[in-house]
Amino acid sequence: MKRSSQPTINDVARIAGVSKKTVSRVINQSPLLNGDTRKRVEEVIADLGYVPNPQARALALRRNFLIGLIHDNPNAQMVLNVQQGMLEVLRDTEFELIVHPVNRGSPTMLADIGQFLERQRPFGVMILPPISENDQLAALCAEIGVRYVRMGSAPLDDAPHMVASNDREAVHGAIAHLIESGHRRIGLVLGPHGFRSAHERQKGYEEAIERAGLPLQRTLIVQGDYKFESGMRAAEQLLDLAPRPTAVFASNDEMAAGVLHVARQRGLNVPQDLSIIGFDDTPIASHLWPPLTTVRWPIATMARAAALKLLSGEGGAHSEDGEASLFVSTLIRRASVAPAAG
Amino acid sequence: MKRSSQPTINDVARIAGVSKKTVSRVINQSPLLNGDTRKRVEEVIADLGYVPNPQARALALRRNFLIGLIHDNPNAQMVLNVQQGMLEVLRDTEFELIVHPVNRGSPTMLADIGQFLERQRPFGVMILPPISENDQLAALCAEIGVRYVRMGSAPLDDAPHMVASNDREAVHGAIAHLIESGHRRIGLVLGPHGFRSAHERQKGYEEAIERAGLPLQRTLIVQGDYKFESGMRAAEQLLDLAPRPTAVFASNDEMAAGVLHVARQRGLNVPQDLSIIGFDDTPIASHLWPPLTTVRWPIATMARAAALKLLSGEGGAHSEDGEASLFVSTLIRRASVAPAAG
DNA sequence: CGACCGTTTGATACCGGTATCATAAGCATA
DNA sequence: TATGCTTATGATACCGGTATCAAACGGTCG
Repeated sequence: MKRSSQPTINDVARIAGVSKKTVSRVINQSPLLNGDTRKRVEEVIADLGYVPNPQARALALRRNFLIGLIHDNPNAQMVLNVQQGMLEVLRDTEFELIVHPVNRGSPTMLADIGQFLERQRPFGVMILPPISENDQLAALCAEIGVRYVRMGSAPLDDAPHMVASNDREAVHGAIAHLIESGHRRIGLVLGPHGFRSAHERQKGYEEAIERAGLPLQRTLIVQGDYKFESGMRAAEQLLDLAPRPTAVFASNDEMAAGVLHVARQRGLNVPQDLSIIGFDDTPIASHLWPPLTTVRWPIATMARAAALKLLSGEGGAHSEDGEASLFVSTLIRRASVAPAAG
Repeated sequence: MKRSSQPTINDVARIAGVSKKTVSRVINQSPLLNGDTRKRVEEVIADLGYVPNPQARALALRRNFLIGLIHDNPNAQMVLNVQQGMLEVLRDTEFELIVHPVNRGSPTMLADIGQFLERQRPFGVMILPPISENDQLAALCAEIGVRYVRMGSAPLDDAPHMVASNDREAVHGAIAHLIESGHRRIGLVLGPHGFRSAHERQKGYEEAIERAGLPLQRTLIVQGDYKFESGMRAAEQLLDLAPRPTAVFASNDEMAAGVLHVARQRGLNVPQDLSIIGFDDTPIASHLWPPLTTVRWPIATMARAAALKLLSGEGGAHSEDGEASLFVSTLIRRASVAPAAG
């Protein structure tokens, strides 16, 4: 049975014998309404199965109820966790989430996003790393007048709009854990150049090494790009060194999986011959053999916080005040770390 | 510099010295327009940076330009691939994608979705497995009058609205591959009860076994639920059998990873002692050691097809005609299969 | 020259809500 | 009874687009 067309506020008004405005008052829970009238209108609404038209509402109110999610993120799990976290917050509101992935590296990327923002004029947008590090994008949001929140690995220079984790400290802790276990030659697989998260993780490594009084050896630090294959290439380079590192920290789980992969190929036992730590705590980390010690950052929690920040009006397009929300990542100890041999 | 408010069609009309309707004609590329007028209006539009308000448009046209994506899917990679595929199609249109994950098992799930559909009245929705198998949901879409497309493992009984893969044949092929490699005792880890995909994959297994003239042994078939841990439990059961199966087909990669995990724990070599095949070709499949032989189904392609089907008006809410779009899954041979020993 | 025709444009109503402001009703007070 | 105040409701305009239909215009033809 198809209802040929939805009832409108006019139908409700006519049937209930009141004006549109009164119905509007009922919908919006205006306090200055006679109880009887309200009840009568509510009955008619329930009767007809009336649902207000969000487009009309948006037009009249000169604002809409869309929250955008902009990302160029290759990590599916992370994107989905973010969506989940945001939707938990949006669920009981009238807001809807509209996703807008973009092509990293496309020369028209900013223009594309600009078009999206101009067209939809979303109430606010959430921007995921790595594109959240792009200051031009933030400027664009401000210019167009769309409130925004950036998720990242550090507060950048835009604290009012940041929801950030403390990658640096977390990595510091992870490396310290390796050092406590007796490791002295610890390889580092970097994230891609130009990524703040990669930078933060590197700093965490360097701080931990220095604080322990160990030498910072360039040969132990290898470039990667957050992808599995780059983890493999990095591992080949690291495991060719003599003496070999006894542990490797990879800047994300995927690369850590690549390192593990190569270690396997070479007949090394993990963790006896080589300890490995990753970052992100994606599902792959717990599914690998051995299960991967890694750093978990509270993505869903951060996403919820970001959504709340957007809705609460903090992080308005131009606000200069407000603090970054900071979240703590924690080391998840599994079976890929053992005391250093010898 | 924030533009305090966006120019409207009235501003354009006033400045260009024409009526609203003429501007509207320019926007909608109406053919019956004088070239000069068009040019003049276009200049003003460019000048002001005018962008039509989608809400007002939606209201006037009594339709909107939203495509919903409904899913209760735990597989992040798959959801993201679908989003990507759909957005490729939507990119050059005026449609926007709005995602609506739901909680599988929540008793209010259908009501939630109904509310979503009533409120937003999206132009169309795409429904992912496993919830795409829910006929009540399809009926709900039809009742509300929202066109829909269901993605699934078989055409179900709703061909006009289906975009389906051929899981049964694909699994048949995978098992045949094992049999050709000399395997005779092949374990099967089922997907969760009540899932069409699980059913189809089981049928594919059974057909292949029977066609090869092998006996169908109940003990070789173990229940799973598509999660890693259930793969582990299933593997424990299977590897306790005497004689042990020499190969296992798991109904998805995650469970295959669980099987591999347990095989490792027991000191079995994969693939020498045990061959394993998964299903889905998620990234984990290629990252495991050894890389997993698995079945790849063309998710992004299917998603594109589904989006086109929605936009093209096929699969209207009540259409009885139209064919299911069928897509071929293929076996990706990696290193987790070896000839049966002995 | 006037009737007729096709092309181009505009006046106005309308989509389904909300905001403004006026008005009606109820009641206390003078 | 008249006055003023509060509370409940409605008439109307408006948000920014599109649709309908009429009108203006220029040219052709009898």
